[in-house]
Amino acid sequence: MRASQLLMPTMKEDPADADIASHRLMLRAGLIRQVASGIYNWLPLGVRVLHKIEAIVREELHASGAQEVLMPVVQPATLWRESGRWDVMGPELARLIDRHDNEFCLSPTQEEVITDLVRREIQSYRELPRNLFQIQTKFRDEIRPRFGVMRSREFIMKDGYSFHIDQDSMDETYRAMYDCYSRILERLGLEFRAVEADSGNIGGDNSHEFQVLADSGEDTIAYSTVSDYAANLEKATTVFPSAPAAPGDGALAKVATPDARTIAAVAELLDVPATSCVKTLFVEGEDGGPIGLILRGDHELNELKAQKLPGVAAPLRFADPEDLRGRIGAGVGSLGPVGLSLPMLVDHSAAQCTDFVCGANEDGFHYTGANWGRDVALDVEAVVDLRNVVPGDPSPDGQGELAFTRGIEIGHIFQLGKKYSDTLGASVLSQEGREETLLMGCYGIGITRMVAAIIEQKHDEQGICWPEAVAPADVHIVALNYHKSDAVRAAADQLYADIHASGRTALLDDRPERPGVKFADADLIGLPHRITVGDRGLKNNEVEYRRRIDADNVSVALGDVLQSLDG
RNA sequence: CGGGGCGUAGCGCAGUCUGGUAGCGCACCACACUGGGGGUGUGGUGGUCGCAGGUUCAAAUCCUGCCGUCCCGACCA
Repeated sequence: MRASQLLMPTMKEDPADADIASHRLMLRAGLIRQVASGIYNWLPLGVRVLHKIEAIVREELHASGAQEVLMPVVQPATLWRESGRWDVMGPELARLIDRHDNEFCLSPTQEEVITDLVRREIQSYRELPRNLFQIQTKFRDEIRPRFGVMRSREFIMKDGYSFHIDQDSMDETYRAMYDCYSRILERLGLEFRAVEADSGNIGGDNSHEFQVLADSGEDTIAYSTVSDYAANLEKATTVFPSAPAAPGDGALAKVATPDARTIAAVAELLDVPATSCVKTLFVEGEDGGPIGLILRGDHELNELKAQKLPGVAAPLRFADPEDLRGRIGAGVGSLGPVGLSLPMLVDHSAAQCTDFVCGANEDGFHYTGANWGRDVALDVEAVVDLRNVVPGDPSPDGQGELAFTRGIEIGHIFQLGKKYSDTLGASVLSQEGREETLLMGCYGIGITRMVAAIIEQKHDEQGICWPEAVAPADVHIVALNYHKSDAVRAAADQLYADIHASGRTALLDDRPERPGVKFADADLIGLPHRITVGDRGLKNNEVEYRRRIDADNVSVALGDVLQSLDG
């Protein structure tokens, strides 16, 4: 690539709309340009990165026994109606109508189409398992696209689907995909964790996310400092005490707490730690009435855990404060379990509290010295896991403590069970001649998001620092005064040819720009190797070499510089 | 969808409160100088001020409506 010929519109200034490093650098380095909210053009340098990532993904998937297919972006509503998702998906599913008034959607994912394909083409257990994937454009009309291509509406995803006659086969492929994803991320040179995850609304049980570690990540990951336990915060658990604590010997007393409606305010007023307080939240129950969720004062409700509990409405909705006042006679901020006649669920940690502080169900009053059993009846079955874990909680496998880090979800693998094969009727004849519904797995990698995730992890003040595996080219030849100096032009052109002959790719900056501009762009674009060719060095038959991640140039004889690339 | 910004040249912004010739820096074009970390000078190109209505002698500026876009919360690769 010659910079003079390349559509490579670098920017000196930060675009006003880009907040996170990857978005900013992708715009500045000329990788992408925005077309509409969450919709982007990919320019030549960006496309080269995409292709490199795709090549690695393909290679590893093929090596793991998956086969590539290509399915349509535009899909008929009939299939989506059959699975039931036409009505479930809501406005995130972009819909359109053809000239014959038939309804279609832009595919956000492909379970329907792949299951349809398999139910038509696979009739026998002998043809199983099958593991099929594609790399293709998806469209999800996100409520709020953000962070450039990190959360865009149109994006490229590698999505794979596997089909099995039994759970053993499912487990085997799931494991193979787990290992495959790990290898892909290792080859990309990324720091990552595979974490236990909630399977969201796609359904199914067993599920792992592959999280690229980055402070700007949208997800919080809890991991054991000792073992390899790691889970998304929304899923992470800890070790639970086996039984509620024995009551303390404090006396139950009602105290005035005017204007103290938050745990922090109550704790300060009464001069007790938040860990000695209990907070009571009310959400809508399955029967329409409110249900109390009781947590230790310093803990956060985990909404995902809560909405999966029996008796709690999903999705989680907080109860109407006015309705609560009507039922209890007090407002939010003064509510508590003592004397409460509504159903409640108590978090394990809250159940361990003794002589605790809680709302008195009377505006402006709290109880102190409250105890489970003595002051509030506590059914063992009502003690559940309701909260987000916190750093320092014991790891649920009993090894070490939990610590937190942030991550970007770059891949997700699920076991879907029979959710789609059932509704769409994908089955085969088993060895015994019985009709068996297929088990299904699904596996995704966000290809376009991967580009952003890599940059989040690999950049500095000056620009991107591409890992070799995905860099848009290997070597940046900064040819100083190329347009004027015959010596520079000859040496740079020769170097360019030699690099390509050796199997690497180079970007030759042959533009009639000043040195400062070229150096700044080289840092910004971030190719792993840089060779500076200038008259000054050429006098001694030398050029300068610098790795992008190193601080300083070293002078190298022109004839030896190619060997530096291997070092 | 709720809350908060922003929309003036390719990019970054001023001008809007207080209506009166549409500006600055960078980029771009030409020429000259310069030539190892975004250089200097001279001269230029480029804008229906997001769109539509309204008020006014006069609207980037005031009013109404709409659109776009970004950020914060619920969804997800």
